[in-house]
Amino acid sequence: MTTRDSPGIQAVDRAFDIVEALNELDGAGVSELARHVELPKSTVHNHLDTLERAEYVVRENGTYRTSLKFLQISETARNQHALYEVGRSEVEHLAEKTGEISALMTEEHGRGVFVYRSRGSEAARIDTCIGDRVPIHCTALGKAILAFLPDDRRAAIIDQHELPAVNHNTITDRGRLEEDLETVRERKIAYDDEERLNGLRSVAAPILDGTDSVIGSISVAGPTHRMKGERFETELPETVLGIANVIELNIQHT
Amino acid sequence: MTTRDSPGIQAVDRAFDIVEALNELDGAGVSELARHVELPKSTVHNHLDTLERAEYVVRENGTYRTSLKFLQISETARNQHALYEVGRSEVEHLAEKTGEISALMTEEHGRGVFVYRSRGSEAARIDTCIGDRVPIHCTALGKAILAFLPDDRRAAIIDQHELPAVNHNTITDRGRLEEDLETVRERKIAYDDEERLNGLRSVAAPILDGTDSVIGSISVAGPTHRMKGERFETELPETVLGIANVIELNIQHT
DNA sequence: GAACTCGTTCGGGACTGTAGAACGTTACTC
DNA sequence: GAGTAACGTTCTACAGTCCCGAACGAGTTC
Repeated sequence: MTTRDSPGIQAVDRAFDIVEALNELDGAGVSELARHVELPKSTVHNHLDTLERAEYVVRENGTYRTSLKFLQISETARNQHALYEVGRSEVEHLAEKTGEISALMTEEHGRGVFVYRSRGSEAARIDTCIGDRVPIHCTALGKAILAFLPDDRRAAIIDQHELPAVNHNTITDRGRLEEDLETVRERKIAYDDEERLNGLRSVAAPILDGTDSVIGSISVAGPTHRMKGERFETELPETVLGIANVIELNIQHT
Repeated sequence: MTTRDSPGIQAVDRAFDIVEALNELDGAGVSELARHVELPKSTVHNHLDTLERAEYVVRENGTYRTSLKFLQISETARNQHALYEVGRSEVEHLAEKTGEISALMTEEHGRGVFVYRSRGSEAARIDTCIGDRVPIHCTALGKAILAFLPDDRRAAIIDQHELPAVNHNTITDRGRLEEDLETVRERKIAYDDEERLNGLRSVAAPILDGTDSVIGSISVAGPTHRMKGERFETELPETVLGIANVIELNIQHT
């Protein structure tokens, strides 16, 4: 559910509200939807009709659900990202090599978006999904990006989203976050010590393009009991950094 | 680009036209977009503003592009499909086992949609992408679905889309197609003999749910010179059929 | 510095999306 | 099997809003 403060085109906002509701409800009928988005049945019906004609929604024996046309849109959108194009295979490589979960993140509207993910043989089962949008300050991936954004941009993002506590270890103090980001800039490595999920630690590195601006980040994540000591402090960071460099090089040659 | 014949909600149709154009153009500015969708700049601007606020569009130094929020939508939409949930790993399995390309298809609005795809070690490079929507009569995957749809449904689809020639081998005659589908029903196997792409042959099997209605299909595809003789006639069909059965069983136990 | 672009803002008028009531069906309940 | 409730859908009229053209400020290019 998107929170919209100032008004845009009403009909468009409503259409997307309906799409999102449809997704949340795992498909629904007109009346159920109407209750959920708090609009008259007829209005919802009208929207569903247009969405169905445009093939963004499918009607199956009386209930509506979002169609896979969104898959088409998102695939072409994602393929346009250099980060995904060259990073994808490296994420798989990293997951295989470490046996853990590896992921790719980029920033949109001040939040971290999981662009891709791959699971190694030992990978923890609980994790977020591709496409998920999370507060950017509570993951290694997010902090790797945040640290290398222009100062004004970073400030704007923190101003807008603030630093909500996602977990007991989440950094909620602006000063402490800046300190942390300073060391991220020095080492080109960011850590997440159970700042988003209990029992999950991760290591991430930023990915910079030819002009030294961040386009995303890459990480390895695993259960705390495996992510410690030498492995957590030096081994994994070196591996991640190496792969980040490979991606950076490949991006400049395309 | 979607062709819309009868009018729905104008603003919604236009919003999606803009999203699609944005995707086609790989990101664009207001003026360029306005020219492309043939609308006044101010109208396009108004839409982009709304879409940006709703986070479906991202503005980056003066140009707009579709955001990865579509990825979030499409991932949850896809995860709702039983076909994808249980079929995904089997497609990977099939691709690995045969060394070729394996794919999953479902039907929406009378067209075939590629839901997932995996490439084996020998896999042909040229292929369609996940999310692509193709005429349903010109692929093995599509014919496997078509053959097992209820008669009225199949007739409606063919009436609506007709049988355009996609390639020199495409079946364009209704009678011939029905004959073909009859043998598909008998064997539970559909073939594509370069009916969509030159040099590409494939074998597909339908996937039925507990009530014997088709929810999709699975295939193996490869270059004609490898897809022939015993392998094409019996070996691959048996493998595909076996895996289709595994998927069907798993679907009924969830 | 003129003459192009570009993105953006603004306001009034035409149109259209909205909402509520009403219809026909289906699915329950008693 | 009548009665009731919920469903999806259709219709109409009015209020509201989306749309467009014109105008503005900011960059570029010649």
